[in-house]
Amino acid sequence: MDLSLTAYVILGWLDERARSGYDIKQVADLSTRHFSAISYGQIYPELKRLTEAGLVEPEDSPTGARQRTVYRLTEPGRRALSEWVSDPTIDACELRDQMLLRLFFSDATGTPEKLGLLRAMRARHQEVAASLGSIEPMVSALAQENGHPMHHEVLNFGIGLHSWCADWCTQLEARLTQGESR
Amino acid sequence: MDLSLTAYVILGWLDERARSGYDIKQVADLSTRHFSAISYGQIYPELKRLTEAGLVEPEDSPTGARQRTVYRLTEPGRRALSEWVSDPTIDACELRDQMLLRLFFSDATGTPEKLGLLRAMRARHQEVAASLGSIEPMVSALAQENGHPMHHEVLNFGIGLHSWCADWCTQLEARLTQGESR
DNA sequence: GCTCACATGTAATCCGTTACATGATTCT
DNA sequence: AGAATCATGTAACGGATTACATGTGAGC
Repeated sequence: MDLSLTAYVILGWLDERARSGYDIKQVADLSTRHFSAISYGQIYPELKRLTEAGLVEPEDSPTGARQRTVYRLTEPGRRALSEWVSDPTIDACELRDQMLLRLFFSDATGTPEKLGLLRAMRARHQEVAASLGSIEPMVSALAQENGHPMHHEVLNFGIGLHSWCADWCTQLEARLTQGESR
Repeated sequence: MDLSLTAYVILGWLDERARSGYDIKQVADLSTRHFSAISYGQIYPELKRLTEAGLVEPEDSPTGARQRTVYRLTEPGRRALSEWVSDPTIDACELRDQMLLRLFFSDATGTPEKLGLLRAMRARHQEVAASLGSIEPMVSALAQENGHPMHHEVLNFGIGLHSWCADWCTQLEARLTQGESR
């Protein structure tokens, strides 16, 4: 039984608590968007497959007459998740960033365009850091309560990473501005 | 005429000099692998499309009897590239990293597994930083020669980013080790 | 009554990798 | 002679996004 990456991500979210497909999308968009996006087009079919494989269990949980199905991990599901986490495979990582790519090739234009790009990049990284910072207190509290401290640690990783990126942009902006006036 | 991201990346590499499909793959694997991977299955069909669109021009450049076609930017190609670079659109970025994802969900296991993951992550980031560092002198020299200083700047971004990631891993390792012995 | 958030799903499409196929040249 | 590298391509597959389709409930 080999599962897709998406399958493990779903199992991971269900480890914390029973969730509907909608819930998974909400919480992922809020807290892991910056390193792992997920869409309904993957979630619902994958939940079906995981149910068939016996790794998750559906349970009806309607809100009034509004249909809602939450899923919880089964024992095999929990085992599959912890095996995936413990897997010592070293995978490459990739920072997918079209703006960084544009900056890389920006010698095809002039300094004003480079500066424009850099300022936009810096603003974006600052915004991501700020938006992650705004959920930090909540995640910190939740992480302690339900025994998932790593959610908090990795959130801080994201904040630190994007702050570092913003600083790098600031420094390069300064050097480009100096070079321009020289 | 709207081009794929891959198309622009190819135009970008051809801005520096005329290159074959093989050359593009080589240079991309060496210097932008950590933020933009590319495969032959994309390169060759895309070079064909770009030729049909008149953005690049093929030229036979055999090595003895071994066939080789290099491509160079046409004026419309250069224009398309600089328009893409100057595009003020702000795109989201995503750090695709399966190990970070595993770490995020690693509360499904114990501290030894977390530490194992962290050490592997740190080693990986250190290796990427070192491997980028080893080409830095060459890229620095090339960047000055052929007027592509941004290649060098973005390389330094990569080195700094992966060094920062390695440091973050070291710090979390220390805290987890402390917590373990407490 | 209208709009927004809740909630579930499918189909078309795109993007990208992997595997395969072929052949020449250079180095050991 | 054999292995590694240079060089070009295609086909199949899988993963992921987008657009679409449908309906409920809560608040204004």
